[in-house]
Amino acid sequence: MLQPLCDHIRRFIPFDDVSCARLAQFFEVETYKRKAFLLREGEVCTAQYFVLEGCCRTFFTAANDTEHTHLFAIEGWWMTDAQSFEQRTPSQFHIQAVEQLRVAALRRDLRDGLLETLPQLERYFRIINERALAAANMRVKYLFSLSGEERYHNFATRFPEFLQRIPQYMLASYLGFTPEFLSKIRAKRIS
Amino acid sequence: MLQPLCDHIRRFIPFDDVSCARLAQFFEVETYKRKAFLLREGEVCTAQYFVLEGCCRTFFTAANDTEHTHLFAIEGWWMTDAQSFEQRTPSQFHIQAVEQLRVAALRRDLRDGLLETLPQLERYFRIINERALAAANMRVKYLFSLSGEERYHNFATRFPEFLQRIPQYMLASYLGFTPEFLSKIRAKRIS
DNA sequence: CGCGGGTTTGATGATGCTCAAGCCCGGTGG
DNA sequence: CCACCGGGCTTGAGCATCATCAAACCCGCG
Repeated sequence: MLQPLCDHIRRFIPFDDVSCARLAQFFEVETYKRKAFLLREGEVCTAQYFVLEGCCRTFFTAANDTEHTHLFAIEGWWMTDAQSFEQRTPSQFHIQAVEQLRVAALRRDLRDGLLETLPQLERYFRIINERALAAANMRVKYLFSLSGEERYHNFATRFPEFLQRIPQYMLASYLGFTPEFLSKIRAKRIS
Repeated sequence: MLQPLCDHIRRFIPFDDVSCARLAQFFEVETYKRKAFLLREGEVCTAQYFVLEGCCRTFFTAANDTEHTHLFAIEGWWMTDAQSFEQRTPSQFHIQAVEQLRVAALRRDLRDGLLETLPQLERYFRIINERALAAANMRVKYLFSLSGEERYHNFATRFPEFLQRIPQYMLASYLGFTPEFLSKIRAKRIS
């Protein structure tokens, strides 16, 4: 059940089968339906999730009730609100299933125990965080240096598989413009 | 010399004086003049820096030779290009001293040795990365949900001390608009 | 004193938003 | 099995925000 997670860990640190078996005690597999919420803005984020199957996103709602998607996660990605999870403060974001979703959930109150049991995971999570940080940096870089239209084409070529899986209004809210504008970009290309 | 760094570490993990002394072997204190570069775009980032005194920034240049400041670091903050540092790939960013700068530099080729010598630092760096990630998340959130003018006032109230230390063209390039526009925002307030 | 980097000011214009209407299509209930 | 409903996508007109360009200004420094 947690094989994909152990495989993922092995991409970054040595991790034997015994450790892998111990790992299982700390995780619960959960499933969510399309559009279900794993977390709502204002709640404390009590778990971090490793996506086994499906797709989810974090987003928040600003003025005018406009949604802003913060990031997406598919199979093999971690998803959480790091700040809320670590510091047990109210979250700034919603976490929502985009598709039918299966995740391995690590509860906050089990996390420290896990790191004591398997201290080599400190390094794993450090590396995961570094990569998430690098991704966030690239996101800011693209937001600054590319126009809306360029961001769309950049995304479309780097993640073609996402174009199928994500509704356009979510993609627009991720790229930082309105669904109407996305629609107009697409119209240009086709004609 | 490295006292501020040890103090910083103690804010997150237990860290005795012996460890603190050992730490010193792995760091070099370096100084840079205003506008000097710690790293240039395209080079591999061979160190991560803990700021002891002064201020520095990361930035990149996009089309039209316009600069985009990615983030600032002052006393007590870490600065590096995480992606380049970890994976030894060419950096996407410049790192530059904004003011006269003194840093404690940890070289990439000493880093793994440091973590073996003082493995409790794995946790420290994990936490540091988590906080950097949370900051990056908030940055994206503000970019999305606030207008240019709102971002300026938000920044000015949260970091008033920065307004003194940073030239306005750098602040504009951090907030995501032009120096001319920043000037116009300020003109509004004063009149 | 003059130079030059940084800031200000104004005119013009592009990018992308708002609002409103219509369309497409899958799902649900009669 | 069809009608209807509603969510999501499209299209267009008008408009706000902010960029671009150009000129003038300010002021610290050589």
